[in-house]
Formats: sequence, structure tokens, C-alpha cells
Amino acid sequence: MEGSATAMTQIEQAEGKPRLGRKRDLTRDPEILASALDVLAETGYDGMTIDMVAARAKAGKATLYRRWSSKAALVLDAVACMKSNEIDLEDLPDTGTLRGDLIAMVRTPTIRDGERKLKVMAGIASMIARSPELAAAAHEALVEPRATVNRIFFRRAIERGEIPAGVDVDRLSIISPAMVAYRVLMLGKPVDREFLISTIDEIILPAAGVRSVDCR
Amino acid sequence: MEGSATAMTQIEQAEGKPRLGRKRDLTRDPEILASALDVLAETGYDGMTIDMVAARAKAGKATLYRRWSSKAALVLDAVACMKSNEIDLEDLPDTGTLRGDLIAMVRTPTIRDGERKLKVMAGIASMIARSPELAAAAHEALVEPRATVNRIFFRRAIERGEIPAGVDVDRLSIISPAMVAYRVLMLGKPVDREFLISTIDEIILPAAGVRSVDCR
DNA sequence: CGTATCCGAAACTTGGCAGTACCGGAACTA
DNA sequence: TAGTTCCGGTACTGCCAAGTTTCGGATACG
Repeated sequence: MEGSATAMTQIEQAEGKPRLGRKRDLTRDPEILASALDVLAETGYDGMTIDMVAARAKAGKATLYRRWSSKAALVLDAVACMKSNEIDLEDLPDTGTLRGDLIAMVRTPTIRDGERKLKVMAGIASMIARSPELAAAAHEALVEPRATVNRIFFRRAIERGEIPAGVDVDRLSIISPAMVAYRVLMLGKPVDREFLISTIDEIILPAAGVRSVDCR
Repeated sequence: MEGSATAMTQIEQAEGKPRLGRKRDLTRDPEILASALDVLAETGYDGMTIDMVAARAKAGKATLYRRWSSKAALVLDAVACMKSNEIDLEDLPDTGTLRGDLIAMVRTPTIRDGERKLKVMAGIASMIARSPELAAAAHEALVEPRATVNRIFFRRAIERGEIPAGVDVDRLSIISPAMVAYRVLMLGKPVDREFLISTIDEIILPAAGVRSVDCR
């Protein structure tokens, strides 16, 4: 709740005030949030300092505290704002086959974006158990978008009769994110196109019950 | 390298010394390490303080620093020592079927142990990218043991002819840990027997190419 | 033009934790 | 018994980051 990026500036949300003097430069908000995410991904929550964020954004510390009441609030907003970079659900690939749809999502920018999200996730991992708000923001911005896309592909495949209607769409949608997260965070290996494609062919499609050539 | 629990006390490892005075109580080492893991799982690396660990172990701070040169060394040792609680590879269940073997590992203590490991992993997640030593210890103690057990099961199944010899054993072995980690760390949901069994039946076995009843 | 608020930058205050030093007491050695 | 090292506990030091304040300058309003 509370919603969008620049609107979350908790301090002074009273609207009716005429506010005189120089106006706040709202274009700095996304720049600062992006810097915060960079530092967060590089050093983790506890390693991140407000000075680092301010320096990277070429802003003063006071400017940050004028907009966010604390480090925790800044991080929460930064994580929540990753949601806006989401994939447009109206403009998804539709190749006519489940495999085609899944493979169409395996593109360099998508992988890059995913790795960044995972680094942020690793940076806040220890906080998630203690901050329900942050956990919710991370879930909505980092976890759910990927699963949502996959769910759409599987539902389409069911409608086409390509896979059985009885499959657990939610579980299938999570396989790919889970394998990627494990590979990056636990195994420390990079995610490349080949890994993703073989995961699709060797795990996801068999689990989905695709009537493939090798089911003799 | 360096190996076992109590042996890693980095300070004074010269052996030939006759050492006079009161002897160090070596039985405190595992108690302190266990306390460190508890605090680590609860608060994460940065949230953990030496005082917390000392208090939980009912030890003095000096006692800890007499045995480990720093907080980082203590945590590294504590994580490395989780490896010793490993499952005995000589005493694995052997039910005669892949599904039977996998299901036999789904037991309450195994699940509990896994959740604890994941909480520790979350607590040190942000450190892993910056500390290769800790990353290696975590990999060996938390990640590899599970995969090793699964690999054995899949190799047996191949020998029996239960699954094709061409399957990617390493990838299959990782599915279960990956799904569990994602469920706990990203989704914040608990891991129960039902989840594990349906993961085996709906994802792992189809991916392994088991000639199951529903492959008509 | 005067005032109020913003800006980036830097100085400053405060609190918490890593690491050290010391205490009285216990255990071991010579 | 004297000397040494351990023990649990506490007090202390030094550092670092959160958060506040101040400053000179810029921008907007009336």
C-alpha cells in the first residue's frame, strides 16, 4: 500500500499546503533510489551507508533525510520501486508453444535484470525474517513478477491443450526462479542462456507433462 | 582445509609446548559454536554481537577471543562445523526405488535441520559475495551435503535402469534444495512433508524420466 | 527585493559494537 | 606453595555509522 515511487516520501504528505520557497527537485528521487539499489546490491543492507548512497547520487545527506525518514525507509522504498521496472504483461511473447514462450523470455537484458534483483535480495536476506514490510515489498517487486509471467504461459498452454489441465501452475511457475536463485546465491555460478534453456527442457517441460518426442 | 571443529582454534597451534597453568576446557568449543549459530540464524551476521554469543553460551567475552581471533573467524568456524552434523553416507536408506529413497529422506528432523541451515544461510547471504572463505565453508557445509545424498540416489536409479543413463544427475540433485530454499527464503512459507513429497512426484521424478504410470 | 525552502557539502553529536584489559577465583604444574 | 593459564564477568577504549545541524549558494514566490 501507499504505492508508487516518489509518492512514498513519508515526510510531509499534507497536500493542501501552498509551500513557498524553492521547490523540491523531484527528478532526484529516482536517481537516489537507483543509487541506493546499486549500493545495496554491492554491499548488502548493513554494509550500505547513507554517505555511500549520497556520494553515488552526488547528493547531500540532508537531501536524503529530507525525503526519507531513515535508512530503513529509504531501502524499503528503493526495493518497492524495483516493481515499476516490471515487464509489460500486455506485451508478452506468444509463440504458440509453451517451450517457445519460455525460451522467448531467455534474453540477455532479462538475465541481467534478474541477477541484479538477486543481488539485492541477497543484500536484504537477513532482514526479511525480521521486517514484514520489507519482506512484502521484496516479494512483490522481486519474486512475484517472474512467477506471474510464467503462470500466464502455463495457463495458455493448458487452454491450448498442450499440457494437462491438472498441473500445479503455481509450483511450475516457481521452478525457474528457484533454480536461478539457487545457482547464483548458493552455488555462486553465473546464469547463462544455456543453463536456462536446459532447465526448461530437462526439468520444467517434463514436469509440465508436455507430450514430448522422447516419451515413447 | 584446516578441518575439524575444535582444531580450528587459530591461535597458538604450536604443539610441542608443555603449556602450564589451567587447561582450556575444550568442551566449551562446540557449545560456543552452537550458540554462535543460534544467534547467527536469529539476527544475521551484522546483527549478531559477540556479547550475544557469549551470553547465550554463558561464557565470558575473553573466553571467546582466547579461542577465535575475531568475529569473522568465529562465524567462519561455526559455519564450517555444521558440516560435521552431516548425514552418514554409508547409512543411507536403500528402498529399491528412486521414489522410495527420496521419500525416505523426508523426515521431520531432516526438515528441521534444513530450515536451520537456511536461516544461517540467509544470515550470511550478503557476506558470501565478499568473503570467498566463508562462501566456500557455507557451500561445503550447507549446500553440498544435500546434493551429495541426492546424487547417490540418482546414480543408483541409473544402475538399476530405473531412469535413463543420460540424465543430468547434478541438475536433478539440486532441484529439491533449490525449491526448498526458494520457498523458505523468498516466499517465506514453511516447508512441510506434503510440499516435499509433491515436489518429488510432480517435478523431480518427471524430470528424471521415470517410466511412471501416467506416461501413456 | 525579501523571505522561505531547496541544494550539495561538511562538521558535529550520539550510540553501539569489536576488541582489550582487568578482576577474583579455579585448576593445573613444578 | 608459587607461578601460570584458564574461567565468567565487567569496565574500558576506539572506531564507525546514523542522524542532526550548519553553511554558502540557488530557486521560487509575493
